[in-house]
Amino acid sequence: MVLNKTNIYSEILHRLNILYPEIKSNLNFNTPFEFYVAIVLAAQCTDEKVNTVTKELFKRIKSFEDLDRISLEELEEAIHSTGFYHNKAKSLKEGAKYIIKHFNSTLPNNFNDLIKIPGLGRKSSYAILGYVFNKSAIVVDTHVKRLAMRLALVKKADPITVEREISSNVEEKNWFKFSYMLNQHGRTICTAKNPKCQECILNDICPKVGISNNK
DNA sequence: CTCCCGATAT
DNA sequence: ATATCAGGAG
Repeated sequence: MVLNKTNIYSEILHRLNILYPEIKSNLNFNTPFEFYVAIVLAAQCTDEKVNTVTKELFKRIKSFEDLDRISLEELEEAIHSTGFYHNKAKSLKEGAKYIIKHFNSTLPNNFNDLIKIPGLGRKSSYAILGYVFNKSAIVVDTHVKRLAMRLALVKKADPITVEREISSNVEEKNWFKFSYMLNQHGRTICTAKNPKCQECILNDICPKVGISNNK
């Protein structure tokens, strides 16, 4: 099937909506604080692994003040299995300090403030906006980036390019849903390695069917 | 562009 | 044993 630019976005939106009708984070959390911790740990780590770590961690730390108080060593040990634990522990403690000092111990609900917090980049900031505050956000992680490339929505594998392309071709009310669905599809069907093109609902409109194994 | 790091699949 | 996965900072 050959589609013009507007139609490929609308086809993706409609077809993936059948598979992923509900937006539900793969990270377990009950409060904005918990999501903040989880999203920092989720950098370069699977959500499943993060969940096993936070299950125990959230019994011990329940606020930015708790995070500020816990010793670096204790925190590093608790999050060790998520990888990059020196960086993440440092980010969490510096981030907590920053939020206490500049945002009255409350996670901000706008991008410009979130991105200033140490340890939060674009992906994490937008994830907080979408999952915690139900605001419009385009969360470009490695899955979304990969699918945008395979579906030829972008020529450059750069997150900001992907954000721009989605924002100018999808209605704002669907931004978060669109990036969410690409993410879910990337985890399950359009995987980095050995994508399941045969069972893919988009295989007739995907330029990379059958020839993709990475990139 | 390099560094940071463990877990899992092969 | 080794390749692959998964973001942010400097």
